[in-house]
Amino acid sequence: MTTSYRKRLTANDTGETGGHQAGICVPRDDDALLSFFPTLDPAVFNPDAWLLCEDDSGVEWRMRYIYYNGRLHGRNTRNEYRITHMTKYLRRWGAKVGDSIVFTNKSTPFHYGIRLEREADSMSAEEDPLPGLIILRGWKRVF
DNA sequence: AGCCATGCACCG
DNA sequence: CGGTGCATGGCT
Repeated sequence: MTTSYRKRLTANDTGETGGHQAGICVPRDDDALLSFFPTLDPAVFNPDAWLLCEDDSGVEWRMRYIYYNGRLHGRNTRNEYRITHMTKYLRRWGAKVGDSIVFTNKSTPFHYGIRLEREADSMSAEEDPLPGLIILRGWKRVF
């Protein structure tokens, strides 16, 4: 039983805006999506976990899944999940704005399959057969 | 909520 | 010293 989630890449995600690639944002208001990724303890300040993501060519990339939660600890205003360490992978596959990165969970915890969907391909899957399954702007579950 | 941006540390 | 990522602030 596998599940996949897709995130459409923005200019900031690909580094085109000149940002230092702090990572893509993971919406925190979707329980299914949060349980899809490892649990990060809110009681811990800025907890993180390493994801082992295997791409289509069998190469495994380590990505950092982190919960910036300083707001919960009175340290700052942050309260959001992020996935960082994607720059090498994105460059390897020449990711562009509009392309999507797809995470598919494996049977082993912390292990995921990743795939880059070109804009043209993801477009066809853009019309959703089941309304209500769209997760916010960037993220969406795929079947 | 989500995307854009940056000062600094670290490391090759 | 340039690239990368951390942690955070800012803007919409």
